[in-house]
Amino acid sequence: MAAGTGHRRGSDTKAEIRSVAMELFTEKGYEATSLREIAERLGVTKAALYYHFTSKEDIVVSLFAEHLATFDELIAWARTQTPGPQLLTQAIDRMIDMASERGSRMVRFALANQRVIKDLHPGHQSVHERMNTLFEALTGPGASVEEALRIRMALLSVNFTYFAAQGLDASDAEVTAAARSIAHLLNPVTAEASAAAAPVTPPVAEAPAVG
Amino acid sequence: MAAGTGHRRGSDTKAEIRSVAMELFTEKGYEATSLREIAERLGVTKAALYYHFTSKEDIVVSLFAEHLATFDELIAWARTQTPGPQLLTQAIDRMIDMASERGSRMVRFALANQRVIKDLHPGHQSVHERMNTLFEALTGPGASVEEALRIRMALLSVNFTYFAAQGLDASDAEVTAAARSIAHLLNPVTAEASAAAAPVTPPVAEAPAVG
Amino acid sequence: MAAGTGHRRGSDTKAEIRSVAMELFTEKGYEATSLREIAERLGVTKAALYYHFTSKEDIVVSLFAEHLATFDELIAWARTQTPGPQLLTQAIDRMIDMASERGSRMVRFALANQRVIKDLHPGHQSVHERMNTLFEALTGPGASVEEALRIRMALLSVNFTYFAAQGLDASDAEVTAAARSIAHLLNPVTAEASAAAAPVTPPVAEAPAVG
Amino acid sequence: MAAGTGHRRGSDTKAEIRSVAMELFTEKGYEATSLREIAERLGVTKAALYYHFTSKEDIVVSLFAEHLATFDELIAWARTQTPGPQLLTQAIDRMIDMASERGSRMVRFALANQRVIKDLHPGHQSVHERMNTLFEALTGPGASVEEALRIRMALLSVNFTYFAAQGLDASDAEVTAAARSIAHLLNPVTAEASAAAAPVTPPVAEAPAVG
DNA sequence: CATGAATGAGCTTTCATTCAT
DNA sequence: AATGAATGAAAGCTCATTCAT
Repeated sequence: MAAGTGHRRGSDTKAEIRSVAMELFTEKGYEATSLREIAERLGVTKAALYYHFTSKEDIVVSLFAEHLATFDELIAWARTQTPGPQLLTQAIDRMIDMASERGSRMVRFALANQRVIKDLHPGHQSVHERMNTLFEALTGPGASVEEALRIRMALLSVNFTYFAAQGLDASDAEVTAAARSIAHLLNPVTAEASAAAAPVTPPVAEAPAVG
Repeated sequence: MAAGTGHRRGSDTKAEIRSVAMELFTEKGYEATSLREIAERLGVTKAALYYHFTSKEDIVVSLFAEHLATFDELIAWARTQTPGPQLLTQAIDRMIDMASERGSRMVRFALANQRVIKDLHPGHQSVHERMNTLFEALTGPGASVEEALRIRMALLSVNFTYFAAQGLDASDAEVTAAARSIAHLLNPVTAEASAAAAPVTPPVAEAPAVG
Repeated sequence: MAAGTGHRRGSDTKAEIRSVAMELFTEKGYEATSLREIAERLGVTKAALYYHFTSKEDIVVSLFAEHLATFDELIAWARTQTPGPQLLTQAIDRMIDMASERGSRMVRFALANQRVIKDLHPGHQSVHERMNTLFEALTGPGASVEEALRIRMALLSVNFTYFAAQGLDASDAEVTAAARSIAHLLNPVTAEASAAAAPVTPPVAEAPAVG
Repeated sequence: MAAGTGHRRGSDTKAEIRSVAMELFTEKGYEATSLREIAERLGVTKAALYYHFTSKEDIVVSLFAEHLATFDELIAWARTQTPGPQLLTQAIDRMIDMASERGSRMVRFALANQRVIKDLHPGHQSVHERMNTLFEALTGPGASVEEALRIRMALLSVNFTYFAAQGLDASDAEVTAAARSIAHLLNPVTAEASAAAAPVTPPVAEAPAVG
């Protein structure tokens, strides 16, 4: 029969929730993070979270949505292009750009929460289905298993490189740069050309002809 | 009342628990798998699990232990070797061999449970610490960030390639083979040599002499 | 900015709340109906409900009040009458009339929410106390348990008949008519007289003389 | 990391849970009774309830099941009989017998929890469907609405009479007896015969001829 | 070698209610 | 006349863990 005090904080609680959730989900994982923890860190009650989000899952969906939008654009763009060697190279670069623009936050988040993300179906399509759509748009029909895997690895290289960089003293920029050069090493198209020349530095410059 | 074990399950309940846990931890993750589930699948009570393991964590430790042993051997071996280009190449091959021998089970398990594994400290050293030990043994002191990352990516390529292969119709052998060729592509040492030659097919055969 | 109410809903939000609450309380019961639901159906916030009512209970009190008023009139009237056979017969008819005038809405509502209603004490007297007051006014002091129960059943027959009619394809008018005839069958006074005559069809018409 | 004491109470906790739940569900209703309350009354934790029942609903199902079994027998029996005037009379008596055997507990319970009971579908059929099955077995195809309702009311008379008896100082036996006589008054078959005779006293004895 | 019975802590979620604006 | 933002309490439920038998 008694109840709370209502309204208090002036600014943007919803944004703060997202921010704290992002941090905790990345640090400890979605499943291991409780709503109590998020609320406590914010000096708010659990019920307040439910004013802004309909469920715990809703928070994670909301966090992932912005990333997904950019990703969906990439897919849409890829579909409009005519398949060919250049497309793949461009797609890889776009993928890395996506990550470097938003900084490493989202990559780390996605890495730490694959499982939940795998279960989400925002916009009637799972992330895996989208991924496969992209792969298919880039991979010709007659690709070998190895070729297909190299393309996949190239596209996912940012994620993996960030994972591998754990414990290494390197800036986000350095990691992203390494991811880019790795991606192009894996790219079956550029690999042959650039291989003989500059294996370590990113093949940003013109590809020198091979003897 | 007659002679015999007096219990219905033949012998190796402990092994069965490990087997079921392996399956479920890989499928749904450690945190999302409850002891109830494991027990139910085995037709045993939860309490029975506590006869064989002291805690839930104990199960995961036990599962990871065998993998860790092989890995520790790899580290020990690497430390005895004199650093140099060949060491790295051999280490990569050993790493892939480890995975292909045990089959993909352990790789998938480790992939699905990085977080718990990260928190384990079996033998007074975390997996990450061991990983870094290995990296340091293989990477010379003056290595650039990019070089370091390529080495790490090369060593972890089996894991990542299995991840990337999700949704692709490929056998374990095919994935492992692709991982091997990817690893060697990333290897700063072999990359220069093999690049001009056989970028796609695995360099299993003898290394062609370099001009 | 122009003249007018300045708000979108014409006027009688309070009435709309009552109407929606009536519907939901009847359909799902008081306890199982949340204020959120009521508010949502109305396109209003929960807080708005508190502008018009002081509590959830206040809503149910308000809904039941109109029914109670009519009922209190019946009690008051009964008390002014001299006890006797005719009084009971008239009281039963008034009881049924009450229901048929307001339609079945209130009967169904009361049926679905006995428990809350039992806990209400509007006007310093619970519904049960009022009921007993009425029963006492109608039942002579020397009545047997069975006689008392038949009178009670007769007075409550509308409610019970509506309950029993669930799943039967019958109009409100038909149910009310059946309730009336059942009530009079149970009435110890009229029973003897009408019994020999028209047991099934309602004794709406004049009672044909017996023998 | 700390945990409970395990095993303590020697006897039949499950039965005690059922007993306490029966009491509370009847007194305050299913929805208004919390598992915490049940547990507290028993000096047990909520989790203990979940050892014995899979859910709150499971408790109510379990409580209602015994009643339902008897009821299903009645339906099964009714279906084997050839329809006719006697069948109805016998069915009514069986219905009342059911209640008087088990005492009033179940009747009061059912009365207080219609809503939950309505939502249960034990054995792939709701209580309402069963009720209708019985009604159809007893009511001829050409029955009028009023006739149908009188039969229904007759069969449900125990329930309703117990409800009506609230606040009246009467023993279970007296209430049951009254319910029986009321049921037979409503029975279209016996009504005609007994009407002329003994409307108030139960028609168990022979009907004395009227002057 | 294993079960039966239980615990305590915690989880996600919902509810009625409040109050400054 | 009504909303936006929040609260405190409680609900149903699950989990890892314990221990006498």
